[in-house]
Amino acid sequence: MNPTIQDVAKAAKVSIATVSRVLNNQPGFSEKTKARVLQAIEDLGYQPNAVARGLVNRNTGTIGVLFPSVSGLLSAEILFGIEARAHEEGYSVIVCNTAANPEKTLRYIQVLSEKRVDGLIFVSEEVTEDYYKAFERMGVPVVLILTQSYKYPLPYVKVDDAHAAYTATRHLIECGHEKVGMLSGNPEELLAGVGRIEGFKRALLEAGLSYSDSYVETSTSFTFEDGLANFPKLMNRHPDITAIFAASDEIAVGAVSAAYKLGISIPNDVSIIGYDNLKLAETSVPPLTTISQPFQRMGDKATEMVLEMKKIMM
Amino acid sequence: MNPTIQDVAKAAKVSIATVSRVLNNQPGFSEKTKARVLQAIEDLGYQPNAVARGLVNRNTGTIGVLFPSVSGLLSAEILFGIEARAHEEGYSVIVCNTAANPEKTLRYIQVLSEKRVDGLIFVSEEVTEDYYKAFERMGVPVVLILTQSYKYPLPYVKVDDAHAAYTATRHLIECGHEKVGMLSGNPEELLAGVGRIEGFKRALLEAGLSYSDSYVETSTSFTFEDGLANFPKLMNRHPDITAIFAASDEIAVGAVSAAYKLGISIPNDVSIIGYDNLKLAETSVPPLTTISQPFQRMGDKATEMVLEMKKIMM
DNA sequence: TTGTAAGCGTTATCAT
DNA sequence: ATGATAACGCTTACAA
Repeated sequence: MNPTIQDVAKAAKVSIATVSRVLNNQPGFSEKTKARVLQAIEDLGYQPNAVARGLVNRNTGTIGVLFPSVSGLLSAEILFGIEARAHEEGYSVIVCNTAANPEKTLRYIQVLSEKRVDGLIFVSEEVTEDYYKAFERMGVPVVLILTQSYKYPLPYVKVDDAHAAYTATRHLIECGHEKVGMLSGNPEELLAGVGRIEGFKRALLEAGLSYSDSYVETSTSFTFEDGLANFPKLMNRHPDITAIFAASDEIAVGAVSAAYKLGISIPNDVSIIGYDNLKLAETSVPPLTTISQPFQRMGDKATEMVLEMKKIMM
Repeated sequence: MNPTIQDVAKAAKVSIATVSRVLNNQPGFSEKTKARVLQAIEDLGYQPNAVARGLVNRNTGTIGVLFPSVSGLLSAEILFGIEARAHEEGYSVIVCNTAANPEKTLRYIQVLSEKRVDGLIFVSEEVTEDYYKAFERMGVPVVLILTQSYKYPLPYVKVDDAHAAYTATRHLIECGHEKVGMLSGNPEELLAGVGRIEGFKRALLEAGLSYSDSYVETSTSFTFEDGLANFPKLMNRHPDITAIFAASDEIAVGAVSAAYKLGISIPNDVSIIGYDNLKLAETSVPPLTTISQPFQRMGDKATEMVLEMKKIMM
C-alpha cells in the first residue's frame, strides 16, 4: 500500500498537520522538523494523494477537452497546444472523443462533471441547448475552439481573420496573380465577415493592385450554396480573374463545383484558395489550398483563458 | 455549490446510506424509497462526486498515457484507439507529452502517480531504470506501445511481424520487382528478428519467386550502421536486385545513405521499403515507403491489457 | 512551533 | 429495509 501522510507523521514523530505544512510550504515549522519530515518522506517514498487533496481543495488540477475526433492532424495540433500549456500551469488534461455524437457528448460532459474537472475546452462542434445546460450546471469555465455560439455567451478562440485573409490573398499575389476576386461570406457578420474582406483589400492595395468592390461577391452566409451561386456571378462580371480567395472552405468547394460545370479548370484557369476548416479542404477534389491556422497556439490560448477564468471565479 | 449526497438524503427524507445504495444498485431499499430518491436526485440535479468516490474506492477510473510527442499522426492514431476503448470501459484518459525529455517524463509519471491513475500506457520511448523504478512504486499496470524492454518485465503491444514483413515484401513484388533482397536485423532476436525474415520468405515463395538465404543480409542489430554496412554487401553479392525490404527504418535509412555513396539512385535504381517507426521515415530524404502499422488497434489493445491486468491485481 | 479535530463527499460495516 | 458511523487521505482553523 502507498504510505500516507499518517505514516510520514509517525516516522518523523510529528503530527500530520506539521507534515502537511512542510508539504505545502505553509509557515509554522522549524528547519529541524522540516528536515526530519523530508527525510521521512524520502525514506518511505511518500507521494501525496491528489485525490484526497482534490476532495478538500475542491479542485482537481485537471481540465477536460472534448473533440469531435481525436484523430487527424487538426485535433492533434490543438491537443498539443492545450497539453503543453496545461502542464506548464500544473494541470493535466483528459481527452474525450465525442465522434460528433450528441449522446456521447452529453455522456462525456457528465463524466467530466463528475470527475470535477476545473475547466472545459470544447472543440469544433456546435453548442446545442443540451450542451449549454450541462455546462451551466458544471459551473466551471468553458472555452470554445474553432466554433462559437451566438445563442450562448461562451468565450472562444479563433484566428485574426483580417490577418489570415491578408495572408491568403498575398499568397495568391505572390503566385503571380494580378486579377484576384473574392467570394465573401456575410459582410454584416462581425465575427468572420468584415475582417476577411478587410484583409483581402489590404493585401491588394499593398501590392499596388487596384481594388474595387465589384471584385468581391458577397452573400448572406458561408455555405457551399453560396459558393456555387456566386462563382458564376463573379466570373461573369470579371472574366479576367485568375485567382479567387474564398471566405470559407465551403464556399471554395461550392465555387469549384460551379467552375466544373462551366468548364473552367481549377487550378489551371483559376486558382482558388479557401479558409477555415481543413477537413472539407482535404477531401475536396481537386484539393484546396487552405490557410493553415495556428492550431497549436489556439490550444494554448484556450487553455490560458480557461485557467484565467478559473482564477477570477475563486 | 453542487448538491451532495447529503442534500439528496434530506430531500428524500432518507439517510445518505440509502441514497448511496440506490445510486450503486446495492440491495436494501424498497421501490418506494427508490422512487423518492431518484426524484430528489432529479430535482436537485445531483451529480455524484467522482473524487470522493475515488478516495474511498481507491480507483479513479482514469488511465495515463505518456507520449514522446502528441503531435503527428502516429500519436493521434494511437491516442484515438486508447481513448475509444478506455471510454468504452468507463475510463478516462489523461494525455502527457514528454517531448522525449527524461526529466519531464519523470515529472509526468510523478503527477500521474499522485493523481492515482489506475494504469499507464507508455509509448515509443525506451524504459530507463528511473522510469521503471517509478512504475514499480506506482503499483499499477503499465503497458508499452511501439517499444519494449529487455531489462524489465513489461508487457508491450506490437504488430505481427511476420505478417507485416509479408505485406511489405508483397508490396514490392506487386510493384513489379522480381529480384528483391532483405536487410535483416538480428535473426536471433525472437521478438523482431525471426518473424520478419519469415514473412519476407513467404511472400517471395507465394509469388512464385525463388528464395535463397543469400538474398538476406543479416546483422546483429537494427541500426543505421547495419544498413550502412550491409547494403553494399548485399548489392555486391546480387547486383541485379531492384528492391529491398529493410527490417527497420533505421536500417533503411542507412541503406539509403550507402546507396548515395555508391552512386545508386533511390528509388530509381533500387526501391527500399522500411518498417517500424515512421518518424525516421518521414524525415528521411528521399522519403521512405513504410509499412503502415495499425496504430489505432495498438492503442485499443494496450488499453485492454492495462484494464485486464488491473482486474487481476484486485 | 506544534498538535487536535472538524470537515471534504463518498462507501461500507454495523446495528436496528 | 433503513440509519448511524467509521473510514478514505488530506487541509485548515483553533488551541496549546
